[in-house]
Amino acid sequence: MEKKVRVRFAPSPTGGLHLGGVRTVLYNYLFAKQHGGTFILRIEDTDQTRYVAGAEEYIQDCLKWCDLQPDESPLHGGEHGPYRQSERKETYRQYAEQLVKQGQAYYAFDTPAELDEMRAKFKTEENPSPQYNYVIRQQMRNSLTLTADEVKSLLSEGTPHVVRVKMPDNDMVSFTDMIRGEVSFNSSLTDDKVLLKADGMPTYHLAVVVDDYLMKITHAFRGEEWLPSAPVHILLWKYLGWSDDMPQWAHLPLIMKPDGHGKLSKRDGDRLGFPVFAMNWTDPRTNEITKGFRELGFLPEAFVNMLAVLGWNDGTEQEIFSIEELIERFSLEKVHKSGAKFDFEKAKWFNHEWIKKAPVSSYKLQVERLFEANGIIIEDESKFERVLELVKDRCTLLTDFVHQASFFFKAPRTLDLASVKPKWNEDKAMFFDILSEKFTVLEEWNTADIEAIFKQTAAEKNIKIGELQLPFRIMLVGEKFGPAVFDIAALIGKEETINRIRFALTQF
RNA sequence: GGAGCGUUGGUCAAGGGGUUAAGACACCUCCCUUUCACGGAGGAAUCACGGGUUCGAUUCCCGUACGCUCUACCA
Repeated sequence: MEKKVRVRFAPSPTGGLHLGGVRTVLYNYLFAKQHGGTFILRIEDTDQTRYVAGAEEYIQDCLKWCDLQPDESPLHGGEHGPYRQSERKETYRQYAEQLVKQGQAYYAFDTPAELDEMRAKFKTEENPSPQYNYVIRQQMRNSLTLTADEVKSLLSEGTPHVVRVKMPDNDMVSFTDMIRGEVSFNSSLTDDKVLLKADGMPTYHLAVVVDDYLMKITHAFRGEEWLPSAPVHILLWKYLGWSDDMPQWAHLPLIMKPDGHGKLSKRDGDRLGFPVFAMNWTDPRTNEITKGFRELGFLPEAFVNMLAVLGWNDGTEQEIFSIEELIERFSLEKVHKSGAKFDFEKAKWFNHEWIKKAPVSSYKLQVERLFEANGIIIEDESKFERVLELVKDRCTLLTDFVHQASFFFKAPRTLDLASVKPKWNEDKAMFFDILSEKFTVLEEWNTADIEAIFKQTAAEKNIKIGELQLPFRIMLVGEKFGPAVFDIAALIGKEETINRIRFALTQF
C-alpha cells in the first residue's frame, strides 16, 4: 500500500522569507495537495546564535498571505509535534549516542581554537579548506584517538564536546533524486560533520534525518545547495536503521541574481530595486525595513503563479495558472535542473495579468486602504468598484491604482497646461462654456448621452472632436492618461464634471 | 584546490535523432486610440565548444570550457 504523502517546509527563522523559500513551500504544497497528502511546517531553530525575534510569526504570516497554509505546524499543531526543533532538543541526543555506540559516530573534544589551528596547519594552495575527515580525525582529540578511560573522564568532567559522524573512507553513496535522477558521491570526500553541538543542540544534519523520520516524511524537497551534504543524510538514515522509511529526495534548482551570477540574495534586491522577501520585514535589531512583494502591490495569486513557473512549466504554452490548476498540473519531473535568473519585469507582468483577471472585489479592500493612506476616503463602494473595473487594465501593481484612479474622487489641483495652451483659442473656450450649460440641463447622465451632446455641440461650433477631447481630459484628469473621457465624466457625475470644466476654464 | 550539479535568444522557456527550433517577458517597428494603457501585426537564436555514434545530432556518448552550489559546533 502506498504511504500517505507527507512533506515539509523547514525554514530557519533568521529573517525575512526569501522568494526561493516561498517557491519551496509552493512545490511542497502543490505536491501534498495533488496527492491528498499533508503539508507540514517545521521550524529549524537549532542555532541559538542566529535566533531572530518575530521571524517565525513572520513566516507563518507569509504562508497565510500566499494561502499556502500548512496542515501541521507550531501554530496549527498536529500529532507529530512539537514542530519547533528547539523544543525537541532532548530527542536528538539518544540517536547521536546510538550512532556512537554502533561505531558510526564519535565524541570530539577539539575546541574551536584547535579546529582553526588544524585548518591553518593543513591549509595549502592545493587544499584551501582542510576537512575534519577520515585522515585528519586520527590527529585530533576525539574518542577514536583517546583511550576509553580518557574519554570517560573527559565526559564525566563535563568537558564540552560534539558528536561527529564517522564517514567511511571509501564508500559510494548514491540515491535517486526526483529531479536529477541517479546521483552519487564518494564518502571519503565529505567531512565528519558535527551531528550534536557542544550546547546539546543537533545540527541540521542530525535534526533533518531524525525529524523527517519521526514525522513520517515521505518526500523531502530542498534547495540544490544541500546536494553535497546529501550523502551524510543518506548514511544517517542507513545507520539509524531507517532505510526503508527514507523519503524520496528532490533538490530544487536555485533562483539566481538577474545580473551576474549566483544565488539571489536580499542584497541584490536592495541593489537592483526589487523585493526578494514575500512581505515587508523589519529587522528587530536595526529596525530596518526590507520591502516585500505584498507591500509593493503584488497579488498573492500572481506572486505564487510567478514562482510556480520559475523553474517549472507543464509543457504547454500556458503561463497563467490558478492554484487549483497548479495543484492539478504540477509535476516534479518537469521541474528544471538548472537555476533560473529572477526577472522582476516578468514578475510584474504576472501581476498585471492577475489584476486584469481577478475580480475587483478580491483586491478592493487593499486598494481602499492605499487610498486612505493617500488621504482619499471612499464613501461610495459601488462607484469605487466601477472605477477599479475601468482602470485595472492600466495597473501593473496594486499601488498603481492610486495614480490611475485618484482623480475620480478628488479633482486635480494642477492641470497639464502645456498640453493644452499652444492649441487653445476663444472658440474652444466658448465650446466648453456652452457644453457646461448643456450639461446643466441634461437629465440623463450617462456615457452615451454625454458623448452625444459633446459631439453635437462640436459639430455646431465646427470644431473637430479630437481637438476637444484632449482639453476635456486635462480638465477632468489633470494629465494625459486614463480611460475614455466620457466614461470618466459619467462616473464622476454631472456636478463634478461641470465644476472641473469651469475651474479649468479659469486656468487655460 | 576538490566534489557534485548544470549549460536552447538579453531573461523565463517548449521541444528532443530528420522541425521554417514553439510561446512569454523585455526591446525595436507598425496598426488601433488625436490621452495613457489594453489589444493586434511584425523584427532578431544554426540550441557553449571539440570529438565520436549515426545516412543524419540542438537532441545520444565522451571530453573541454564556462557557470553555480558545497567544502562551519549556519541552515
